[in-house]
Amino acid sequence: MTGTRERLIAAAERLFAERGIDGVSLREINHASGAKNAIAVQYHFKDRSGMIMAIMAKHQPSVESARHTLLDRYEAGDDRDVRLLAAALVRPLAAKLADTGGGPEFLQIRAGLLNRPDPVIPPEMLEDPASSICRWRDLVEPLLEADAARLHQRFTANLYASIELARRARSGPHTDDRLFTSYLIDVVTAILGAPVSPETRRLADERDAARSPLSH
Amino acid sequence: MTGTRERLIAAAERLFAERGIDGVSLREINHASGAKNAIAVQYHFKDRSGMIMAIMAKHQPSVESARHTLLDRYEAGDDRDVRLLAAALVRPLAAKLADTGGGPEFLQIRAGLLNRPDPVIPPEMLEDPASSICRWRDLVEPLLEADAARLHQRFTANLYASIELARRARSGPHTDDRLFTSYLIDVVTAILGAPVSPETRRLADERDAARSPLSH
DNA sequence: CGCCATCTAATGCAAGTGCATCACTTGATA
DNA sequence: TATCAAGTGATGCACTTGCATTAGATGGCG
Repeated sequence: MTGTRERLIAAAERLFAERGIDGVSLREINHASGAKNAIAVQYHFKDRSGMIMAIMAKHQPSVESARHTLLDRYEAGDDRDVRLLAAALVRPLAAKLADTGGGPEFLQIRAGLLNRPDPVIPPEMLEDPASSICRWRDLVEPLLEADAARLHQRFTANLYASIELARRARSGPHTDDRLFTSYLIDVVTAILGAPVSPETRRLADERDAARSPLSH
Repeated sequence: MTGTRERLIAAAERLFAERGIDGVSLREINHASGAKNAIAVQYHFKDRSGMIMAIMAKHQPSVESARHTLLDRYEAGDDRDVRLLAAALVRPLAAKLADTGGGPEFLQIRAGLLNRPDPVIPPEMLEDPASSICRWRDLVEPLLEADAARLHQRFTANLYASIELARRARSGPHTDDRLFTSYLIDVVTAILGAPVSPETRRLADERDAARSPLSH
């Protein structure tokens, strides 16, 4: 029957999370899935990239819908607290920690994808303009200080959260992830609200002055 | 002459930074180094792991000495500002951004090593107890709030800084990295001093209560 | 000069890789 | 029942990988 596809995905999840995306051959995935065939992966997913995209497509929808729900709630309310947005970034991913259907593996694979030099899968899958993360950015931006130098790097909060969650997932299943998640949200909140030091302010002013030479 | 070893390291730096540690074969490194030999890498560095360790050994000393100098200065002074320690973490690495002798490549490779599932090189190379980063930890710890839940994750400031620097290095050489560096120090400072939210505090108390059942 | 350690070069090989091809089974549908 | 698309199985091939082997070059030193 067509349970092979699911078993292939499950095997790929486990192996990719265990040894990294490049550390597993397609043959191994076939073998681990139980199918003694050597080409089932190619038949169902064409190649390694397709395999990865299938894994992402399996897990992304729940993350997306959960985050959109949180952002809906944020927009409906009056409170413009940064921590609410940090939670909207973290919680949908943190929910995967307890997802026995390959959630922790998904987090590890995702982190591996985010900071690799060459994009294995099309970046629009992670940076879809209609995705919740872009909506998140638009909501975060007005809460930040109006300092151009900052916006550039603040959005790495996403990358940071992803890596932390992958580390958590890698350290085995835990009975309770709530404390970890809550503190991760604290840290993300701190990143988003990091105050600009006098030294940074001065350097930013110097740069701005150098860019517009009419004021000297 | 024995310039081959240096050219091999230079080629490996560039290729590893460009395509990742697993994305380059040893043959490619040989070829890119100019040597048409197919085994120069194995002769000089034994295998891929030795190649990577040689790259790290080339760059780590300057980072170590610079950080120790900053920590010496910190201990000699009276000011116990967290930002001084954040600077001691970041600045020695940030100096590599402008190091044309493979500094940016080193940063990218280092970040790639830090969050991969399987440790390619012995972890004691990154976690040497006599290293500056362990000394840094000991100095940071007394400045943090006495909340057990935090210490565990605060030290990911190192990971965060590494990732940010790798991204900066990847985005090409810049004329001036001072503003970037200063703001990165701001963010690391914010991470170290991230306030514990009421929710986190409550969850930590619940956990502590569950661990010591004598108080119910 | 002659010796020898160091280094470079060339060839080859076993194992592993992605991928193609072809044959077989299955189950739904006309 | 006959047909046919979807899926599974098995074998082989061209290629790359790391690594071994062997031979040749280089240069310091007695």
